[in-house]
Amino acid sequence: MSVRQGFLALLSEQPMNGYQLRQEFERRTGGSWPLNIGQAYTTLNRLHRDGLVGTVDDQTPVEDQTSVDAQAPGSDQAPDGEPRETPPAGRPAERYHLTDLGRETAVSWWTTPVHRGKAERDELAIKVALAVTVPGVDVAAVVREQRSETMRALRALTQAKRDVDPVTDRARALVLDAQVFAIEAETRWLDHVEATVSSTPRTERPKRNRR
Amino acid sequence: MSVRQGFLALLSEQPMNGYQLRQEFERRTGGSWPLNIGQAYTTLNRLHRDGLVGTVDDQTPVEDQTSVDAQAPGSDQAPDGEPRETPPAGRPAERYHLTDLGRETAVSWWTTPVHRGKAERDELAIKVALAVTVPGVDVAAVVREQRSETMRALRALTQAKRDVDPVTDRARALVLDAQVFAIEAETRWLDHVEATVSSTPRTERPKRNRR
DNA sequence: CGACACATGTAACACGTTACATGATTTG
DNA sequence: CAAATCATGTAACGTGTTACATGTGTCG
Repeated sequence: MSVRQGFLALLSEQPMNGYQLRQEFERRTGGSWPLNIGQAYTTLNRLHRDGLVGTVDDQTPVEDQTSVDAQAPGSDQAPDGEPRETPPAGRPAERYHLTDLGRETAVSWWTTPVHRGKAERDELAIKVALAVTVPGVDVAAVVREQRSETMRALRALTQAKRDVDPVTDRARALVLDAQVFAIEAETRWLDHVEATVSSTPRTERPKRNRR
Repeated sequence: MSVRQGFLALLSEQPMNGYQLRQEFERRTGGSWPLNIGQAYTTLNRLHRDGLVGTVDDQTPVEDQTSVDAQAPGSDQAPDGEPRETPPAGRPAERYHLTDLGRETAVSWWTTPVHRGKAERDELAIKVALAVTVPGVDVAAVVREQRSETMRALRALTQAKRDVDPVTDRARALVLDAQVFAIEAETRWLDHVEATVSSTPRTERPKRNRR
């Protein structure tokens, strides 16, 4: 979902082509989200299909917004009425711009908070939670291994932060900070797990699966 | 990926059917990862396809099985020790068990740490990072909205923690703790962002005009 | 010339989500 | 009887990942 929204945000600044979108996306997120070039175009196609972006040779000019929904969101491979044939003389860059609907969507992204509290599918948490309930798993070892990995990540982050000028590249700096904060929290949680586990040896699971 | 690994972990404890797997998965992760019943079976099919799990009527074992199917043919599930309190309802349950390969995979999950540092695709971080670079976005407002959502989530969590006995349901308690730690980190980061943004008004992006 | 940046795309796949369809058995 | 629980699955779709195929323009 974030790539989609991110593209809309970038395009709200100025029209771009797929290549640039991918570049900007990676640059501003500090390389923390490497984006395969293929996906840039896939995402653009889907945005186009859904009527959120347009190119210069979209003959359905987006003047009237109510007519745009003629394009019902369908299967992935939208056969799209006109597969724009290659423009003459080489391959000039496509230029995608937001439609009215796209601009609306972008704005509403800014005003709607990211939903926390649901679907916090943190693989580490799941893993440890299962580890403490499945007999025969050395929870302490799992935590130990994870801790060294976490510290390794923290070192890499502080290293990366050194190469960023927080004034000219504030976005990248903030993303790195977010990761640092998250890793610190993870460390604290690992401490907490360790303390919990060492104090009370193991949860006695109710034997037999109840019906 | 986590559902897959989680199922392997659960099956390393004892053979189960899809229904039970889903139940146990949700129970032990504290309901923080609601799992649609359909996916339990989809995942099981994929595990089966990849040779990580098997059912009783798998005659075509994966390669050389080195005896593991030490399957007492007559007595299906050791009914002797089992106090079958309630006779099974509905269709006779399939019973999935780990193959050797599956057991291997499960074990290697415990010993391999969750990879941090790459692909920290945190939607919130991306969003804020883009917000500070795209002109016309009220970053402070975005942060403000997010903060109230975050606090709402924290309240919900503390409420949920009240209903959990950390002794009998340690896994659930740990998952909730992880979420609390993560949310606290998020709050701290939001503070940090607010401070950064208010001190230096806005990054002046290089008005790069690529062709 | 050959490497590299620019530029566009397709195909196949993995995982997760939602909705739907089916059926047996226990219990109110 | 009806509803809840137990139990199994399929279909369609969205997003993201990886790999591949193609072509131009520039610069050392």
